[in-house]
Amino acid sequence: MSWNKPYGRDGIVAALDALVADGTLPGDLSYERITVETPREEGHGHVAINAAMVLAKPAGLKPRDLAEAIAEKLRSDNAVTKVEIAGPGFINITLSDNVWFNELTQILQAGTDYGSSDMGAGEPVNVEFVSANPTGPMHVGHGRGAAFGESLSTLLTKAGYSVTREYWVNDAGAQIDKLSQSLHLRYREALGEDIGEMPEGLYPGDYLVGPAKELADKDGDQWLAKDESEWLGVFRRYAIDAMMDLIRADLERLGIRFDVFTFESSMVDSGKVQAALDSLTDKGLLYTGVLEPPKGKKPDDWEPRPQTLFRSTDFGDDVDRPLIKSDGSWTYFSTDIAYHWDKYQRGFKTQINIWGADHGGYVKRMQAAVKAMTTGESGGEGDLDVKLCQMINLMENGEQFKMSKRAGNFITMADVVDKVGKDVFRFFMMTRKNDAQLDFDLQKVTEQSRDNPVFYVQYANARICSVLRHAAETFGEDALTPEALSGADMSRLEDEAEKVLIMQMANWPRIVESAALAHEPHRVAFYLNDLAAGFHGLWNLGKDNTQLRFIVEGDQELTRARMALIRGVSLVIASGLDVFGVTPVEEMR
RNA sequence: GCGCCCGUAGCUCAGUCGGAUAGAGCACAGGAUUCCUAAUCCUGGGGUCAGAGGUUCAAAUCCUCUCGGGCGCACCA
Repeated sequence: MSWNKPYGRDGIVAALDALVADGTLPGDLSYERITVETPREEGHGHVAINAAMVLAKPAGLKPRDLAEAIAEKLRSDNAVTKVEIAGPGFINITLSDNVWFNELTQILQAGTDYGSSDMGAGEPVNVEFVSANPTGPMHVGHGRGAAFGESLSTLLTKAGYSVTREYWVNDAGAQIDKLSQSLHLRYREALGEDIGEMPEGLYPGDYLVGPAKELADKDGDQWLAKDESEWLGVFRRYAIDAMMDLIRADLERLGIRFDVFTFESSMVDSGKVQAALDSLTDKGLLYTGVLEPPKGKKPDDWEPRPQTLFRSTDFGDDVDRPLIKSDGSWTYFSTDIAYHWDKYQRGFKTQINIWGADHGGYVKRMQAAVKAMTTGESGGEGDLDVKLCQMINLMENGEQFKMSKRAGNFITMADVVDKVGKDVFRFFMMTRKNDAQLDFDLQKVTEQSRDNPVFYVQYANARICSVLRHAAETFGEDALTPEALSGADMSRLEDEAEKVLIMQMANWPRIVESAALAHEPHRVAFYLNDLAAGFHGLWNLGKDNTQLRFIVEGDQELTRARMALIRGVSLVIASGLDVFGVTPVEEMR
């Protein structure tokens, strides 16, 4: 059993239950605010518990007295070597070395599954991300959302949730008409016409040239003389297919595949938008009203206008939101309500959306809509978390990279990924919190130095592989597999630095759970950086003290134990990198 | 004017569910290489956690206000 069970929350709860049983504590206490954590300070043992401070008041006891009572229960465990009461009532537990040795054995037995958790209990979670409009190739900002969404999805899977990766395709708006018109111009061009400059408002990128040629080859000039009303539908379908192919290829570059693509048009065509609005009507949440003009920034063409409004203010929004445009068609918000309602009906009570930060103003109304649609439903109230990804500053050698479509130096995500590599891109996107801006320097991210976390972590793994290759000359490769090494005598790992490294590894399952709960995959990147630092530090200890080198001449048992140690580090690194879809390298080039 | 995000060392950033003396990297000063990759490591200085109140055993973290920065603000997606 992993140390995280008996010496995590479960263990302390058992001790508290025992105190309830013998009458020391009342039975109606809430354990909710109790935390069990790894103390920062070395002198505070391996596990710190705040239970005595949290429970003292409701139990009518002094914190330190209660702490002593709890400590007494914990002392009966023979794997616990020391229990101390410290500060205002912390209980600090020190565990025996065997706990850590045993943990290393378990890491080797579990392999890259170490850290996986059943916390999510198979609960379905829908992660909707990228959802870039199908009007061109992905740009760098989309890439951040893609990397974030995919890593979060993998992380949640590791934590035991049943994740569906979903892409919402906006194929129904005015922008798609612009795209279709652009494609028609390219089509005329492909048939020999000089179209000159692409008119303002249309899409000038050359990515429509190829699809236009294909269309010209396939259909000939039959759409040339026809009226727009006749060809628009055909070109729209064709353009969307071509752009989605483009986007799928971009996603493939990042190693990302979606489980579901949902098309906005399908929401409309299937009547689900109307059904969603009907449902809101039934709940009495729609009315006709006139909105106040926005203060401070009044649009030039603003006029008081009666509109169909949704009472989103009843659910935490700032103003009620219009659902029907002046021309009678649905607003984007309407189709989005239908879409989120549809996701809920497909069984996703928990939904996560990854958006660009420029859509931040949209969060409240969407959450309000989910709340309105799902309260009182048999499946329980839906929960929508929206993670906003901040902008990326693309840089080159410390200078801001100026992009303009006109100057022709517009850089797509594909350009960047082709330049720096998928793994670097995927990992680097996780080295900042999603809501912090990210400087992405095309030079620095491929630099081989301490301040490049991608390199630093990979280098640690490469060093481990190097040592294992050397050891294989003595032991043979078969003796160095995780399975074989799990039988090593770990108690030979007597140095404090070695034990600290095991403890770092032993924290991995908790990182997975806490990062998954918080929907913050970046924590994995910082953890890996710390773990790599722990390893590099131990490596260099061997420079000062020959006895601390991993391969010790004349002591095969010790060497074996150390191979187990670094193999464990390598496995945890691999498990962590897996969250980012990054492959560990065995050699630096 | 309103809403959301942010403000932590000179710079770039972490900081777990509110926990004990707030941590890394860069930069700066010094040191380690007959040895498995020095592409690394070790030591040191450096802080009013933007500011002011509040909540409590305990606040960088939660609440209120002020200041400063970014994003958004009827029918666009």
